[in-house]
Amino acid sequence: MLDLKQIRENPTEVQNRLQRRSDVYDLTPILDLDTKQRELQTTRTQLQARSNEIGKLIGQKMKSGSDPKSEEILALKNEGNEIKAQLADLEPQEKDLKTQLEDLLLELPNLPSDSTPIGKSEEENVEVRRWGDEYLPTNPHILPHWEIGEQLGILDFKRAVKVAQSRFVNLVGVGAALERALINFMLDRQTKAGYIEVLPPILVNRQSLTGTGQLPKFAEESFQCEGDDLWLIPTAEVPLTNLYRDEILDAEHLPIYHCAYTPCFRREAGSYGKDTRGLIRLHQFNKVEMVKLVHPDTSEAEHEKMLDNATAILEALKLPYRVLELCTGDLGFGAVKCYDVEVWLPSSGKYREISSCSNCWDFQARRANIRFKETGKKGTQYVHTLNGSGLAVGRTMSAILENYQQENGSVKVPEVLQPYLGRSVL
RNA sequence: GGAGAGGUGGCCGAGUGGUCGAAGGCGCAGCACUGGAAAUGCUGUAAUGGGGUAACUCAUUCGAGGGUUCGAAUCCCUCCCUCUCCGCCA
Repeated sequence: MLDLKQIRENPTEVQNRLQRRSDVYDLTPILDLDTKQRELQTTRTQLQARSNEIGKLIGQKMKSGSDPKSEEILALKNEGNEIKAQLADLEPQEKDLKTQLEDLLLELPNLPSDSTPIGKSEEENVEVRRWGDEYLPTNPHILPHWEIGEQLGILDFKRAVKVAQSRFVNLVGVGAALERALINFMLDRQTKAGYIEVLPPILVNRQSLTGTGQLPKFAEESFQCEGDDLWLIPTAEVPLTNLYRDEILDAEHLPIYHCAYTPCFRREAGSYGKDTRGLIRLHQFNKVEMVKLVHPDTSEAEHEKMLDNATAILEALKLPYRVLELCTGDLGFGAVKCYDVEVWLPSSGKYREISSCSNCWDFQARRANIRFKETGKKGTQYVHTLNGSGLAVGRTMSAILENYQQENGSVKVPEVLQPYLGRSVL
């Protein structure tokens, strides 16, 4: 959520910065509601002040033994009743304005950072660096991962459709073990990098999804449980960031680093034609996620470090990748700045997203009310929140199945994974 | 699912209709004491929103939402959550 004060004080600047996202935003309804709300608030608080005063006066008189039926007291009570009637009219009006204002604010995305390249779509993302050309596979006949996976008997898409629906998969035998090995490998690496592991709930409530920004705008992207206000998480960013919702943290406890392995669930509404085969776009997938809550002064540096924590996994696995900085048109709803890491997928001759590392600044912290207090400083400040995949496990598996594919149709196991899997070839 | 207890400031905890934003303690900050520190003593210490250059000031907030009342942390209703016991269950 954006700072209402900032919108009020610098509306044109906010407007211009939002506009970089190649979408149209109109702040006038917000400004109008804000003005009306504050006018009402002034009137209301004046009435309330008088009402409080009357209450105190009556209290004093009763204590000093006045007759409760005396004219003086009856007159005060009368005035109190009149004020109550007026307030009964004003209060709902103001509440309504506040709700409307809040609803509009919750729909506004974050402001892109000044350094974020301006662009309309993913086409204009900027490549920051590339790594691992020497590990590009030399095998000229690489099958797509879903084909080799089915050949090896470790991926079963057909029966997953029967059991659930399309865009689900069964990992079978060594396939399941490989997924497990990858999860453990990633968690081991990230905990060594300083992230405290959490195994969080994967069903969360509405407030949590609102806190991180999936609700209210992207409700159609999540699976909701009928009969309960619980939703399947689209990413562990949601439970991890919301761990500290409505808390005032001690500045000394920052930064807080967490990582988690969770399954993630996405409805993928509106992506019907895309990536219909393979592990790339499933309704359920596994991911190891990193989340940081940091002091605003350090968030830029923490963001770079988080990106390194993500790419370190690919380097250890010797999978070629590139890093992109997302342009304003492709930037996520809550992000100020975002790096995507893309891994090489030989079967499609393309790099594909395997991690996304975002710095949200105080956008989520304001929604989720996550603040910190610095000793010696008055009041509280919002933390900055960051999140990144470390990494998407299924996509890592698909990258291994392709990049490590041998001419004889076998697949080598990356060296660092061999101790986890107990074998060197699939 | 059934029965009971409870949810108060950064934390613990008192408070059953009136000057309560809330005793006391912990923590934190400042001052005194000290060569320096510890201990001790004194003082201060909530958040959010509005108005004001500021000092300051007004309002809201005692799990959430309603109600009673001139006035609610306190009384009534609904809901949520936590704990204990029972039932069910991996």
